[in-house]
Amino acid sequence: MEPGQKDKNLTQIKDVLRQYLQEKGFRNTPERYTILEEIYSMDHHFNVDDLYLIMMQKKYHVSKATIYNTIEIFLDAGLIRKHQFGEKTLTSSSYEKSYFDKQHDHLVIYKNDSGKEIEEIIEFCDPRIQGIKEAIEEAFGVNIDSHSLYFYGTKKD
Amino acid sequence: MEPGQKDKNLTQIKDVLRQYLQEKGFRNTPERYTILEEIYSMDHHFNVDDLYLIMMQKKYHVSKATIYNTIEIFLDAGLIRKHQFGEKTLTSSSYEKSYFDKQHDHLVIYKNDSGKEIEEIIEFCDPRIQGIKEAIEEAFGVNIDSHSLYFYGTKKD
DNA sequence: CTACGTGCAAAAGATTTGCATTCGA
DNA sequence: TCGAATGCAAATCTTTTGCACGTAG
Repeated sequence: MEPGQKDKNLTQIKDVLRQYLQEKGFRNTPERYTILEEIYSMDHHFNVDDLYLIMMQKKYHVSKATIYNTIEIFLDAGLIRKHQFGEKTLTSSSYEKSYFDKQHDHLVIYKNDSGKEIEEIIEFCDPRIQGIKEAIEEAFGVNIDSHSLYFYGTKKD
Repeated sequence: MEPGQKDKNLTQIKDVLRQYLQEKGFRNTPERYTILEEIYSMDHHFNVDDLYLIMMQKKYHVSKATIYNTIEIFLDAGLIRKHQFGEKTLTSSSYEKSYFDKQHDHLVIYKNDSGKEIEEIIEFCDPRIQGIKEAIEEAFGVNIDSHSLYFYGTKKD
């Protein structure tokens, strides 16, 4: 990425939010922009508690209720995606920024075959999923807005 | 299905449980067989509360703690599968019997595009997912034990 | 007999809600 | 100004845990 690209992206993504809020008639609160900025400065998946703690550390005071609130808006705006990693154990929802990324799916690698401890999460993109999607739309007469695909496994050896 | 097939299946699935419990050194409690029987008599997805209520109605007294406990065993034994339908709203985990079924995936149809109310869940099976799975195993050096694929959309028109 | 499994109730963890206060338009 | 957003705490909901008791092996 070129120098200064991050700032440019940030400006752009804030404009996307601004436009969305305007369309919906929602308010431009500073919290919404601060949370957006924080999310787009992260390179990993996060959950609400992660985000809350990070913002506390940086002395941005935002309540969890507001974070949940804001996340719902961002989901609807398509600015983030939601995930439920952790197939067998109960885990909180994870999120990730989505605006500049192409849609991708996830390979969840467990530490062992108990399926309870996650070692790593790898992102991938396989175009064949599009073919399946179109077949399903055709077969059932639906419009598919999104999909989620997870593979669960362990390291070979 | 031929007459009497259901009873035959039930006998068979109980044997699978019996063998699993024996291998693991777990006990043959009546609760485990009763819950298994109940699950395998259902044709739909269910959550813990559904199952609890159904069993209460039938006067089989089983505590929720035991149901959660038992479900974990059944998951490990491969007798049931777990799902998290409801992409945007928080929902309890759903389960379904899995022993006689081939692995299948799900199309979640929403009532509208808010993504909060589920109208219907359709099962499907597309062999192309196997190709993707093998490509991922190859590419990342992993053994994939399972996958989950959901499409989310709305009825066309 | 002697753990293991169960039932019950309490606890834990994530998310939602109610309400008083703040603040953007 | 004034209704929408926020912060805080309490409530809710699902799942887990602790402990006393029952029972399979």
